Amino acid sequence: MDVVVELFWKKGYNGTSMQDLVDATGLNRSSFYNTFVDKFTLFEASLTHYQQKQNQLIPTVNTFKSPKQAITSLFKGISKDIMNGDQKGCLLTNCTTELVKQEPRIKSFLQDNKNKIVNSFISLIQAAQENGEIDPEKDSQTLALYLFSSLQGLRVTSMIDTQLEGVTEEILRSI
Amino acid sequence: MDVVVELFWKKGYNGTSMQDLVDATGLNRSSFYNTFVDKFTLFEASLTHYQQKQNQLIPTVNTFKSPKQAITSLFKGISKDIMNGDQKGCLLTNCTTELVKQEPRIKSFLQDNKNKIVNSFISLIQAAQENGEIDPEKDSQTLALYLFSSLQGLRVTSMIDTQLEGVTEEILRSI
DNA sequence: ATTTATTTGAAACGATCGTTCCATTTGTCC
DNA sequence: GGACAAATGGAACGATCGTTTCAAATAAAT
Repeated sequence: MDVVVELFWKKGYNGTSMQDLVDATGLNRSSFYNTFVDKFTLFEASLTHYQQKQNQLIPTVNTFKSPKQAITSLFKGISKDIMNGDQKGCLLTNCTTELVKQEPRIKSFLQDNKNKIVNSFISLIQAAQENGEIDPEKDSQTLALYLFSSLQGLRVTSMIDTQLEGVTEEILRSI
Repeated sequence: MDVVVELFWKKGYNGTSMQDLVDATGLNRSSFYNTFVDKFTLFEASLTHYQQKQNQLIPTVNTFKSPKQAITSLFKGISKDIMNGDQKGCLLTNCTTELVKQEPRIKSFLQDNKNKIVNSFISLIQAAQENGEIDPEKDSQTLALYLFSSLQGLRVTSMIDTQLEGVTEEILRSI
């Protein structure tokens, strides 16, 4: 399954052929369809698989003593990954731009994913506001969506520029 | 040419078939290849066409009396377009995620485009720093790349969420 | 008006797309 | 060991992919 995700990640949905998938997995075509139904179903499964792995990285309120530091660590980690040569972007970001306009099911999935992440951020921000790490005057909802949008921006920009530490710091200056 | 751009914009490179292009333009296949060489060449031409139109929207130092307001206006304009239902994202952003890893020529084009935009921002920021609109202590280069990255983020996020006025204001708070 | 270029229509190219079929092999239970 | 279900290999499906070909139609030049 990981190798399938890798493939969609690198080549996109339309750019990945059934032959690619068969070759990469080593499975036979018959077994493949027996297991994964069809290409689109497999792709949705890949998105879910990726989402679960990715969302483990997003800190919850209890992970760190400092909720603000939790957010900071997340962004610094991504920034470091980018600097170290991770230029694949984000599978979900990539397929946002590729399929959102064509596939309502994908759009729903991505909106749901966005809400999940934004809600995580909101919890962290509110916790940070309660213990004085973040200005309580700020609207946590807006700030959370801002962080989400900034994350998308980082992910896309990282594919053509790996020097984003300064940008990351600038983003974190908002909280 | 505009209808071709529209098509690539909506469906991506791999998602757009030659049949789509022939149908949309009304041209015959022969005339098509006579005019545009092949699909990839046409796509590169589309990117250039789009880039030229888009970069006209980016204000230069002389456009506004206030360089800071020039940047503000650009972002507010995009924010308003998004609110009014523009959910196609940016053709260049979309093809960044689709083709950058596969096509070196596209990667070069996009890096060049990034540099152009960042340089425009640098000029505006430096002008704004000289007349006291923006804190002269800030690194104009970093700030410019931050604005570029934020633009990408807005463009991607707009495809699944149209309520981005608050986010835009948050971005502009950095300058 | 006749010759020369250029542009068009439509069919067809080989390759590949995602998917299905079926004969064969493998594994499982009585 | 024999009956039955499951998984596998590989050919083949129709459809579509990007591209080419070529004769007919049109335009330009002499």
